Formats: sequence, structure tokens, C-alpha cells
Amino acid sequence: MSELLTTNRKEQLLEVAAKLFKQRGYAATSMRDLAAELGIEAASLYHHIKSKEEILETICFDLASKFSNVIAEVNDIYFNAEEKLRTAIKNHVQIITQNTNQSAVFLHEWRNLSEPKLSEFMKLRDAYEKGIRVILKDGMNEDVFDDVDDKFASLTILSTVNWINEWYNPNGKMSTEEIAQKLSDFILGGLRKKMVTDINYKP
Amino acid sequence: MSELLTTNRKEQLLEVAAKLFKQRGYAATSMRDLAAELGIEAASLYHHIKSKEEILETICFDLASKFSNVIAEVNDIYFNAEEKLRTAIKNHVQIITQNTNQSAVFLHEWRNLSEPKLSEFMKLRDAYEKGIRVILKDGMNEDVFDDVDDKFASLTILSTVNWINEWYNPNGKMSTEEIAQKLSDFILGGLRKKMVTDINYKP
DNA sequence: AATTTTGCCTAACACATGTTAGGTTATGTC
DNA sequence: GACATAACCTAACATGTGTTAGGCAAAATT
Repeated sequence: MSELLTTNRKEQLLEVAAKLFKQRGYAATSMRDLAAELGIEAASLYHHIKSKEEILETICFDLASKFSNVIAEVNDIYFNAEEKLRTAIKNHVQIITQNTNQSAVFLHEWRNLSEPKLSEFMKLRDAYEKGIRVILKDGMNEDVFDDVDDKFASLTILSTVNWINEWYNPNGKMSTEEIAQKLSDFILGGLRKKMVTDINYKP
Repeated sequence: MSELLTTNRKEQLLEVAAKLFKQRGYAATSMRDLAAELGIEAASLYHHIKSKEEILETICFDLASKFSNVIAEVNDIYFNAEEKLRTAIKNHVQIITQNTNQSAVFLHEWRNLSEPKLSEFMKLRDAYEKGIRVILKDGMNEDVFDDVDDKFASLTILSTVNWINEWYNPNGKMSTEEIAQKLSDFILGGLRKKMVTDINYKP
């Protein structure tokens, strides 16, 4: 290839794989599909990777580690629970909007992992959810958040931030910041109209 | 079969198919898998159905019509926007919790539909989302809901109510009503602690 | 009792699947 | 210029795929 910007062929392979896995699903994407999209033969893929599942593993665990960093980072720097949650949401949204294909695979296709890796992956997922849950508990102790079922609330929050992936268009009008802002407001403020007497209202 | 309660073999087939499609995904579930689960040979399935995709179509469109009914029903009976939204959420939750397998297929596996049916399905989905959106607009006009981006809000609401399917356990402690109640409160009230001066607060 | 219908079977098809083996060519390094 | 490595190729494998054809037995209908 005379292309200068071929960072790495393997990275390119993973990128294209993520795109196809998002579009058609992991199981419905064949190695020949993937190879054709790269302009090579199916057998040639095995110069770069060991197996089809290795591709899925790489994509899933790469993103899992990115999400793990969000929690670690947020807990290191910020102190106020609302600030923590807002920042976590912002970073989460950023990861999803900047890695739309990989995110879709991370969110939907991980079921296709097989057993040693599957459990490992689910543990990482649970750990992330627990991280969010701790922030919520802190917020309730600080009397910043309403007293709610924290398990229930954390799952609900994750659902809203993850659903972005379903409709977000990188070429659309909304910026990452704008999305994060609106989502945070929605999660924190709810929908019902209220007078401006929130205890922690900040203009 | 001497079993009395075999409602219909086809219904049973669809039920088992939905279960497997949820567990392993549509593409990863073979007709032989499905047949084995029913205790018959793969070829025998074709006595009941025309093709694998027909199964997927049936499941997806059955549920789509259930969701359509929710909007129609709600718009016929209720007048207050908040009441409408609460009822829509309750009915939506009910459909998901009472049809866990089919819901999972409806939410995740519809991508595997092929072209005439795919577009048809997406239209139904969009119509449903639009139904929710109209309720939100009404609510804003009635000054019951905060002024928000209704497109954004409707997608966010759908994300939260759909995510139930990811963690809901029919044998768990939470009832449909309890889930619907909590979700409605969350969506309408948000997370931030506030004084009890909501314009439309009802104890 | 005769006949249709229902539900399943075996056998087989044409094709798609992930993957391996072994060879060829371009690219970069000493 | 020799050599190593990276990137790709063709050919083929074993197995899995959705589906069809044709037949058999029990149950339901007449």
C-alpha cells in the first residue's frame, strides 16, 4: 500500500470490523464480508488476527477499559457528587460519540463472546455500573440527590446515556458537549415543571 | 402429542424461537438449534413456518402492534398529558415485562430483517416514537412539562423504558407496577433534590 | 370406514462458514 | 545486493447453514 496514513493495518481491520459488526451484527458478518470491505481475501485476515472472536474480544475489552478509566478519573479529581455525575456522563457520552461503531459492538455484540472471556467482560461491566452507583450513594449522603433505589437509578442512567448510540449521528448538529449537557439536565432535573427552588440550583 | 395444553404448535415454536433469539441472537441461532429445543428435526419446522425470517418477522411485528395499541389507547382515554405519559409508560413496561423474550428480539434483532420488511418495521417504530413525542408537546403546551427538545426527550424516555429488558427478571421482587411507578417518577421528577413546590405536585 | 389433515421423519441439496497450508510478491533493513 | 519481514494470494478442508422432496403414522373429520 502506498497510503501514508495507514496507521496500522490491524487497527484498520478492527475499525472496519466494528463498522460491519454494528451494521449487520457479529454473527451475521462473515470473514469474507470483512475481507471484501478491506479489499483482500478472507484467508489474508489471519495474518493479522488469530480468529474471528479475537476481533470481538479486542473491540469489547478496548472499550471496557476506556469506560473503566472514566470512573477512576472522576473519583480522583472531583469532590461534589453532582459534579462527579455530570463529569462521568460527559466522559461517557464522549466515548460513545467518538467511537460509535465500537460502542455499538460493546453494547450489543458482547453476548457472542464465549465463556472465559464472557464472564470476564461481564465483571468489567458490573464494576462500571457499581462505580456509578457509588457516586449516587455519595450524592444521597451529601443530600444532593433524592433518596432513590441506587441500583435502579444507576441502571436507568446508564440506559439513557447508552441509548445515544442508537440515534447519534457524527455528522449531525448536536455536539458531544451539548448532548452531555442535555442528558445531565434531564437525569438530574426530570421533566416535570417546577419552581426554581431546587436546593442545589445553579444558573 | 398427548399434552393438552399445547395451545398451538406454531405459537410454541415462536415462543421457543424468541427465547433462543434473545439468548444467542437471531443469526447465531440455527434452525437445528431451534428444532432440538422443540424435540423435533429441523426439516419439520417447515411444516409450521415458511422460512427462518418469517419467524423473526412474526415476532417483531406482533410486538410492534402491541406497542401501537398503547399509543392509540392512551390518546383515546386520557386527557391530562402527565396522566397520558404515566399510562403510556405503565403499558409499555407491562408489554416488556410480560413478553421478555419477544421484547428482546423486537429491540435488538430487528436489524436482521431484510428489505421490504425492514423499512416497514422502522416506520412502525418511528410512528411509536412520534406518538410519545406528541404527548410531550401537549404537556409543554399545557405547561405541565418543562420546555425541552421533544425529539431528544422522547428518545431518552424510550431508552429508559426499553432498558428494563436488559435487567428485568420475571422471578425478581419488583412488580410491573412498581417498576412503572419508579420509572415514571424518575422521568418526571429527575434526580436532583428539590423542595416540594413543583407546580403539578400530587402526593 | 374412508378420507383428509396434522405433525413429524429421513435424505439430501447447494451453498456459506471459519480456518489452515503453503506459496508469492512487495517493502524495508543491514 | 542479501535478507528478513510484512502483506497478501490460491486452494482446499471440514463442518454448518437454510431449505426442499417425498414419505409415514396418528388424529380429526366426514
